[in-house]
Amino acid sequence: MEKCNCSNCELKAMFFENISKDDINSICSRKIEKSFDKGDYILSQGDEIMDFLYLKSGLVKLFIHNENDKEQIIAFAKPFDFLSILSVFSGKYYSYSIKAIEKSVTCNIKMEEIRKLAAENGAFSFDLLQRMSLISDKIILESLEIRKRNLKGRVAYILLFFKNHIYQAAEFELPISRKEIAEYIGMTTENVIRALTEFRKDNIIKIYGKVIEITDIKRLESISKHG
Amino acid sequence: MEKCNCSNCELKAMFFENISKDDINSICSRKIEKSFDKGDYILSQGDEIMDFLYLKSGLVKLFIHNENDKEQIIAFAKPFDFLSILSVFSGKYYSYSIKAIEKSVTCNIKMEEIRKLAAENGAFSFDLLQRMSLISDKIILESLEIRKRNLKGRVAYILLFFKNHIYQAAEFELPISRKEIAEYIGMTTENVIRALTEFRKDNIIKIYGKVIEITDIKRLESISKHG
DNA sequence: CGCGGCTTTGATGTTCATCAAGTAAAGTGG
DNA sequence: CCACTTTACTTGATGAACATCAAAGCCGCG
Repeated sequence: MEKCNCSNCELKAMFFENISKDDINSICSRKIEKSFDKGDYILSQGDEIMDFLYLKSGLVKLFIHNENDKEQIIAFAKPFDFLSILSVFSGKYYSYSIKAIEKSVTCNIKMEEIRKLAAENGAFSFDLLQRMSLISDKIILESLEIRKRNLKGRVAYILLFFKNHIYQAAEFELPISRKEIAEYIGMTTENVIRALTEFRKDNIIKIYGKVIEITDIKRLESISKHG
Repeated sequence: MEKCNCSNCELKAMFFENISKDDINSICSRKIEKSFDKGDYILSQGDEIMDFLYLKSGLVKLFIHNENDKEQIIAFAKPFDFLSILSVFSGKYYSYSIKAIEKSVTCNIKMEEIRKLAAENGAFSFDLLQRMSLISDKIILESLEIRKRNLKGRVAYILLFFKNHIYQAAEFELPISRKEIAEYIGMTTENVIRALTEFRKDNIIKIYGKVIEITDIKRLESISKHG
């Protein structure tokens, strides 16, 4: 836990436009950075909402715990995504958990500061509203996208998701386990593996442990679209 | 299409707290009400976002169209729920459609007015943020709830949803078709019917056409929880 | 080294979608 | 208001998709 050097902090450049230099400096001087290792909990379902968090670097998963010890992954977040989403401004406790799936750094700002700034500054508040809505929008539409696909379509979809939105490369090291893919797309681990194996046998992807190379993008896209 | 008499409009009482009398009156004097019959489109996916809408009376469904002519229902909205959700403040076109499933009246406010008010009034803007987030929150968590259940659990869940959140009564006329239930819970119409039939045979519900009477709430709740 | 979790494959059974066909209900035009 | 068309509802039969159970190899970690 350490204060960040904000002189080149991206918050300044891209967080919001409608905020004064003074306010930015005030926030920057009081915000705190925290580092997390792969697998660390960043926050737990039920935790009191104290800070507003965004991800400075790394990759994390947002998920909820179920009765029977199973987890449902809501979304993945990448650098500069907000981690405080859903009803963080109206609720008292987090309704979901966050875990780092790669070494990550979060930027923590006292919720009270955001709240105060928002109350004083309509434009800032409206920016916040827009960004928060966009995030929920993405999560909802994405879950509908996944839901309308069958097993192979879902696995194809998530591979393309990592290719296009996280790594921008046809070859990448899958940051999550097969089990986590399953928890995200709502299928079992075994069947995720079976789908991957089939893609491999059909020469659509190559698998080297965690590393996936998509060799036939067109066909993978077709499977994602039409099952 | 008509101006509403706002003297007793609920907008005044419950819309937001942090808004001045002048502003409320200004909005009220310019807002427009529209009436829709059962089955009418209130707006269509792709429509330009011009107004901010909330539901004054009736019941509607929010849904998206898919390639193959199928619909996925995102949520139902009841009186005083916002109909303009997701990225209505940042996007230019609606990403979903809304249809009245009962005779409904919407209240339409120029988006520009909301935007202006929000920019000027941080507290109002923050209220808006809170309410918008709460809605998305509900949609996301509800979809996770549904997703973790099997067919019978899902049907039980939606029956209890109508009982608890829409009608507050164990007997009610289902406002939606079996097909729409299917589109909401992500199963086929036939299987929704089979689940209902089975509930009827097990003396958990009674069915009189569209009218459902839940006679064994405990058992229905148990099915909703444990499949 | 050994333990626990992740991965993989296979066998089996359940759940669910699809297809088909018929009845009921609701809307439509003469 | 009736014939007509369409849409909703229902049931059954069948097969595909997927979950579950089991077992074994692999890998990382203390």
